[in-house]
Amino acid sequence: MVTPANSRTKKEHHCSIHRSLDLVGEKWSLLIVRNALRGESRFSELRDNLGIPSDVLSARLATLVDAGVLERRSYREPGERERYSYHLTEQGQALKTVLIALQEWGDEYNPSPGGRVSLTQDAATGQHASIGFIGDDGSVLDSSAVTMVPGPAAAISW
Amino acid sequence: MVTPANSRTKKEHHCSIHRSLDLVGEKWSLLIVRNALRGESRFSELRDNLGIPSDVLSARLATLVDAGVLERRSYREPGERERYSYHLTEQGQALKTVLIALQEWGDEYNPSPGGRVSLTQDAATGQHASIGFIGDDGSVLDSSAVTMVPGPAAAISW
DNA sequence: CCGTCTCAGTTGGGATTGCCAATCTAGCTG
DNA sequence: CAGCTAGATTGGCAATCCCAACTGAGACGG
Repeated sequence: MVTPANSRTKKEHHCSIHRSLDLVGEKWSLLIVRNALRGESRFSELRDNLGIPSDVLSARLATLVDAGVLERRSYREPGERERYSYHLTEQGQALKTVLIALQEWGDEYNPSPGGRVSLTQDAATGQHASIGFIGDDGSVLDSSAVTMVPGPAAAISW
Repeated sequence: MVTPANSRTKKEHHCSIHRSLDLVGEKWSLLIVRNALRGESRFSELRDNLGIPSDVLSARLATLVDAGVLERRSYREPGERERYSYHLTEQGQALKTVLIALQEWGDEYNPSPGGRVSLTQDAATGQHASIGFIGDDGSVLDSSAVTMVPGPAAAISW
C-alpha cells in the first residue's frame, strides 16, 4: 500500500462548498453515489454499470467509506463465500439533494435528445417533485430571490 | 494551442447527472461558479480569491464559456485598456441550487469548527432559506420520501 | 485434492490532467 | 521608451486516470 486511503492529508477549507467538493468532488464519486441510491452495492455491479476502471473504483470506494458516505458490509449468499458490499450512510443518502439538483440542471440546460432517463417523484403519491427553496416559515421561495450572504465566520474571507 | 478548449470531444451520456458533471465536474469549476455568484468576474479576482493556478483558471474559464455557463465580456475602465470579465449566464445562475445543496450537505455532515462562512436567505425578507423538495401541487415534501425512478428513456440503461 | 470459476480487488505502464514558477503581451503612465 | 498591470501562456514536474493483465480466496466439479 503506497498511499493509504485513510490518510486525509487535505487542508480543511473554511468554505463548506469547498470542503464538500474535497469529499465528493473527485471524478466518479457522485456517480457512484447516484448508482448506490439506485440500490447498487457490489463492486462488480458498480464497475459494470458505470464503466469505471476497477482501480479507480477501488480508490473511490475507500475514499467514500473513509469520508462516511459509504459503509462497507460483508455479506454471504447461500453456497457462496463471504463478499463485501457498499451501502450509503445517512450522510450519503443526503447527497440525493445534490444529485437531483445536478439532474434538473442538466435536464433544463443540456437535455439529452433521447429524453430523460430518470425522474423524481414522491414515493407515496407518485407525483412529480422538483427542487426548490423553502423559507423557515415553510413558504416556497422563488429561486432568483434567494442569495448567499456572508455568515458569522466570514471575517477572514468568504 | 495543442488542445483546443472549444473542441468538446466528450461522449454525450444519456444520464443528465453524468452530462452535468462533464460540464462542471472538473476540479475548480463549481468553485469558480460560486465566486461568480458573489459577483467576482475578473481573472485576477478569481485567481487570488480561489488560489487556483492561473493556467487552470484560464482553461476552466474557456470550458465554462464554451459550456454556456459563463459569458465573456469586454470592459474598459476610464484610463485603462480594454479587459475581459466573466459573468454567469442564466444557465450559470441556475447552478446556485447545486452549490447551496453542497453547502447544506457540508454544513450538516462536515461542519467547519470556525462556523459557517456563508448563509442562504431570501433577498426580500432576509429570512433563512433551505433546499427542499416541492411537489407539483406546491406542497413541501419530505426529502426521504422523494425517489429517483426510471424515466421514459431508461430502456437502454439508467 | 486438483483444476476451474467468479467476485473483488491489486499491479504495471502509459496517457492525461493539475500544479508551480517564470514568462509574455498590450496598453497605460511617467 | 522604461516600467506597471491585468490577463493570460509556457515548460517542467507530480499526481491522477485509464487500460489490461494478474492475483487470491473460497465454491464446486471430477
